[in-house]
Amino acid sequence: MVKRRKVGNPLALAVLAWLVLEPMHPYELGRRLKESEQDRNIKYNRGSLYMVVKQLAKAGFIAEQETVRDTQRPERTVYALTEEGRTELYDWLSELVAQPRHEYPHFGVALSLMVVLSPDETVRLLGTRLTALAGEIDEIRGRVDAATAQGVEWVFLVEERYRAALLDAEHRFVAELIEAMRHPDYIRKWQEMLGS
Amino acid sequence: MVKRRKVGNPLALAVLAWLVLEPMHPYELGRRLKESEQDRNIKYNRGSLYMVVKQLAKAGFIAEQETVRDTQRPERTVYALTEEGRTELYDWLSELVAQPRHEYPHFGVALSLMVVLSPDETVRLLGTRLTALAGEIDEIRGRVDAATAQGVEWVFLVEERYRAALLDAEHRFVAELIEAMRHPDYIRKWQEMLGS
DNA sequence: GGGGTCATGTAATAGGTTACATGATTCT
DNA sequence: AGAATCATGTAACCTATTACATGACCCC
Repeated sequence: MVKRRKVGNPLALAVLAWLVLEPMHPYELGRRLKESEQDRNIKYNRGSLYMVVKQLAKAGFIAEQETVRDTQRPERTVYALTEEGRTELYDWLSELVAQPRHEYPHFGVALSLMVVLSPDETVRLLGTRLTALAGEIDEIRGRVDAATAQGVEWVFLVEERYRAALLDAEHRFVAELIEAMRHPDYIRKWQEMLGS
Repeated sequence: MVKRRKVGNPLALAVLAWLVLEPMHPYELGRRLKESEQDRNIKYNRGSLYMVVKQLAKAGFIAEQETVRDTQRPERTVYALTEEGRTELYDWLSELVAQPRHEYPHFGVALSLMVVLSPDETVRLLGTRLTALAGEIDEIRGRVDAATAQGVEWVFLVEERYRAALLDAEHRFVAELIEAMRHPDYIRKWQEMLGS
């Protein structure tokens, strides 16, 4: 049910979204992405940005509007959103909001292969993860509080709160996991498996 | 602090992990990946597999052991884990367990751009996500229960439980978000923002 | 014995990241 | 005036995915 997009990179969605406001040149797009810290949710690097912009132009979602050279800096090509682009933006964003997608979190990989490590080693490693997780959660909370104090509306912080919610859940999960693996039953089972 | 690996694709880690058991040819690796349903946690397709195997061989983590043709099927090249490969496996897997990595979940992208949608539309979309999430959670629970009934050890189900934990947290988050956006304050603020 | 599908792999293409290049401004 | 850093983009290089190819086995 997930539509195959002509341009699939999330960075492209951000480009469309920013161009709703006004036409811009790629560098400016990049600047705003970083300034608004959206690069925390969307993988950003300049190379990909220019690539994505080219793809969007080819797909007809944005169009070259003019090429200016106001100061003596390199020429900058200003792009504007097309009607198709606007449609694509709403369609894509709606899908992303409405339909959960299968994710491949790094820790999932780790968990699925964890059996190759010994139980006590695993417990040790999970311990350091646990404290790291606590640290990240704190950091996000701090970031959100600071922004709120600055008067930033909560809509602009909602993804950070989402992140915190996920990390929180993971923290609880890891804590429980550690408990379970400390139990002698687990160790015994593990040894039996190796024996067979 | 996250080490830059010679081969970074998680699929490669799975290959190393399976080769700990015994030497195998790529097709067999693929078969086991699917059979053990690890392709739910690790993106798998045959093309990538052969690529990754080549990369691992070049990096010296696995070595071509023999080329057999037992039945009249195409030749199969059997690979074995090298000492360096074993080291890399433990090192990499340990890192993955101990250190949380920054993730870019699809929904995070959606949330960070959500402002471009109208509040009531957003609430509607979030509603359908909510039910979809509930469905997925059920499906996973079912899957875990069925496997447990079959006598599968819980270590082999731990990633599914992780997945469920995350989805659960997201479910709660979305439910709260819907509540918040239904509140007239939010709508007013949103309209003010557009006005400015 | 002809039609599916299993087993196995390669090649073509598209997608993304890193590295490089270059003039402008700003700082000391 | 030289060093650092900003602004801007292109090109080279990897990585990953899709499409193609081909013989064997299995079913009716």
